[in-house]
Amino acid sequence: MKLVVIDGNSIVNRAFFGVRMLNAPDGTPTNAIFGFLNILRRIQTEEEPDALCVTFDLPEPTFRHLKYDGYKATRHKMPEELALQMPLLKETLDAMNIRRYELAGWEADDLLGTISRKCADAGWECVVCTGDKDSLQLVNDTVTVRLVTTRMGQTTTRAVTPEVFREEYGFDPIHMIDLKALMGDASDNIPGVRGVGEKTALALIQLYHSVENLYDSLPDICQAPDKPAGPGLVKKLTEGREQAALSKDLATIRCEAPLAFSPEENRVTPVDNDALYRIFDRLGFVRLMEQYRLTPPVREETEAEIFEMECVSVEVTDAQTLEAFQKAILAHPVAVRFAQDMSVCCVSVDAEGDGLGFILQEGTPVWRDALEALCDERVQKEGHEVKDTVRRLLEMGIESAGWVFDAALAAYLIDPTAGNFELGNLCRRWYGFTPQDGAEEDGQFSLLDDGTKLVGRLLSEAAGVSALREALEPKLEELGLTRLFREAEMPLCPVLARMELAGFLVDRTALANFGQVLSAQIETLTGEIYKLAGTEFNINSPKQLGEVLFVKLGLPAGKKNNRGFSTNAEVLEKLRPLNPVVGLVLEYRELSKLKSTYADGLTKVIAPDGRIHTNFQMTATATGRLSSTEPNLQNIPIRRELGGEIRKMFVAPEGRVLVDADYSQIELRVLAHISGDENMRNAFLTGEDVHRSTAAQVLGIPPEQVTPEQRRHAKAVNFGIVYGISAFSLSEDIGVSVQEARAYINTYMSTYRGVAEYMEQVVRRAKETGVVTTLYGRRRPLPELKASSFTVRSFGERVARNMPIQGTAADIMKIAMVNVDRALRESGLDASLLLQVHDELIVECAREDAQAVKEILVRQMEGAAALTVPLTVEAHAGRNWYEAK
DNA sequence: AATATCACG
DNA sequence: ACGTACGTGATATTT
Repeated sequence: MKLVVIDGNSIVNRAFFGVRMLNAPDGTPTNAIFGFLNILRRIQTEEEPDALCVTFDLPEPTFRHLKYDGYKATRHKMPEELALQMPLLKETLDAMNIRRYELAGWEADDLLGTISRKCADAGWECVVCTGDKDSLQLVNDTVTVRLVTTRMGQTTTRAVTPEVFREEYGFDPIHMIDLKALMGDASDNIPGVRGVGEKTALALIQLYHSVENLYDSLPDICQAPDKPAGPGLVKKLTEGREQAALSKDLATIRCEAPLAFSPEENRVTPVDNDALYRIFDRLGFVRLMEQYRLTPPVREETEAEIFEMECVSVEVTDAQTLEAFQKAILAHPVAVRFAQDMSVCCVSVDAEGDGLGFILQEGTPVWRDALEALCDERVQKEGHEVKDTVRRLLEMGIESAGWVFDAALAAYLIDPTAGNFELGNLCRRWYGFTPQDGAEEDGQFSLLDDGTKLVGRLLSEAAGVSALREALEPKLEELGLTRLFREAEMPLCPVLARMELAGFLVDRTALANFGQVLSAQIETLTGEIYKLAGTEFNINSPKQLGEVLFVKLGLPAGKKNNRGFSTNAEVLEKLRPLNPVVGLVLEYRELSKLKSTYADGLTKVIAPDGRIHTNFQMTATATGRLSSTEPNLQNIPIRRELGGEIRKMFVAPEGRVLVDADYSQIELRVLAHISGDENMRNAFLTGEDVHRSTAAQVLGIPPEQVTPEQRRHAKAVNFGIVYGISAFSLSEDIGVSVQEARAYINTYMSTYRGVAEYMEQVVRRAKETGVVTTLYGRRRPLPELKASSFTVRSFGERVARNMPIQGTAADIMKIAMVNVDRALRESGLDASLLLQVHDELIVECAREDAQAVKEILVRQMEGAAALTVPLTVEAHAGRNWYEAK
């Protein structure tokens, strides 16, 4: 029989420092609990114990901190974010039916010792799981210690048996206490013998095993043939004799704590499904729920609702049912769910109390009519990921309007950092039930055919969507997000759906040719690099490249990363003058990036219509920006000459042109507005070049005297301000000393007092409220500001300075897009939006309409927000994206 | 699955 | 003394 006892404090500490910052939906830190559970699972699979328990230290009584009570006095106080997690962890263990042991006046170590002793007495094997080497003294024939280490997020465990210990230390485990008696331990305030360190102590214990034996042999040490140290040692040992005895006593784990314990009562039993589910739900541990195969606690009310829903659902198959359907959906809001392939649609009508469901099936005579009726603007529709539904309807040739609620968007506005907005998760989080997915559950589903299963799920999901509206709309209102939701996010859905459907035409042949040219050049470069390096290797592998550059060629390694040498462009650029191969590698990198990501990558996603249809993600960023995937059209090259070639392959069809409109300096203008800084506002009001004006103001010289370098520095500072500047990074960026950078920032902040004050205020307010917000009320929770780690907290402060700026710009762009789309449609011009790249919109239109489209873009974009500085937009037309920009 | 790198605003 | 800019996504390599 085997019992595993876990050193709770030790493991939770490792987990806390080893796992990155994680938060429950309510902001409670959870990383230590998460890490602890992962280690626990690992131990369980590795050891397969018959019994399991955990020990904890009780919070230390205050006298422990008194100066003259040496023991543990120097131990650090537990960080607040960890302390917050302790009661939750204990609750979790209770729900898992794992016993906890804590005893006033006894260290966890002593409890571990006592438990291991009692196991031995009962004839059980015992495994002590800890990250603390102190416990190694407990190792014997029936007790092993499993040492847990977390390095770079990776947890490794190592079982230490007497053999392993002897192999490593050269003496028996019990003499660990003798070792500590000599060398001491600062973290436990064990003094040890003055002047004896780890090396000496190890050598002595290997020779003499115990402190007692060592002192008995002291007279002989000088004569010993291979004495471990010089003559001074005997003196040190003699003087430290009392300290050694005291230290040995302090280092000894007590195995006789008065603890009621028997291994039997800790036998592993199944977890308490409902209790554990509720805790995991609160902590946001969705994947752990699956791993522990937890099921939602049964809620009778919900079951009843779903049952009722299925009972009163009507299949819309003929004229009569269609009429009933039309009447119902015009009278009440409806929640809409489509099957993946759009062949079935379930509609849940929210008719005050009486749930009513309709099922529309492809193939029935009224299918199209029913859909058309549903998509009418007057029917108030609720959905989940509405943009995708609208796009798929458009693909079927059906225009839909009247979408008033999107559960994913609502949840995103409430907490954009939540990360997961899947319907099932939202239902669980906000409503406490999971829509039936019918696909699992002990064989019961086999009674139903696939179609019934699907319809059941869709109906259940629709009920979930409408429940989510009830839960989320009041929350949006409470947080001041209703306008943003109704006037930006919801109306944006059909706009983005049309943009995705439209797609961007690419010149397939030109792209293929470009790929060929790149291939040839890459091949040539590869050969030259091999020749200069004197060896063939994979240039794409940073590991191999580092080996070649820094070992074989002996170039000075600049920075290091986790694995070894950094070979990024910044490092290589500095090495360029030292060896011609470096320049070739840089060129190789540039070309292979262009080829793999753009030439080849884009070719793969050209649709049969010759166009690229990106996906806009509406719930991906923490600031409110959109993102673009499969492919990402928001990072098409432009900054370097060769990269620009790619943009030339994004074209308009024959007879049509692209119009590109971009906001000039929108983020700095937003900053000028939000901070109200007079100096900065004036720069924009007089229409000067901002970076030049910044340089002039900060340096106190006339704008016309600003040199290009001074302007470049000012530009970097302006960017830095928006990002939450630090002197170090600025100095890196513009290549001056940290002192010079700091001086520049100081002058900047005294020139732009309003900006400085705003930056202080925004961080202060964020610390009070725990969130930052944009001009339009979009929010981002910032639990990082409460972190004890300097790095994490500093990150939070930079985010607090940046998010309102980047987020307000994103809000303005979203409003602009809705207005541009409406204006274009109302104009009757043959023009449509194709792409948004954060501060830039691209429209495709008939060549003769270019001027009119430009005017619409400029007018709507500039008019999207009324700031105290002008918003200016530049628009150009061209046959391809490169020309239009 | 994680890391390094690099493309964009 | 700390460790360094904000927001993204794709690719290739390595674990």
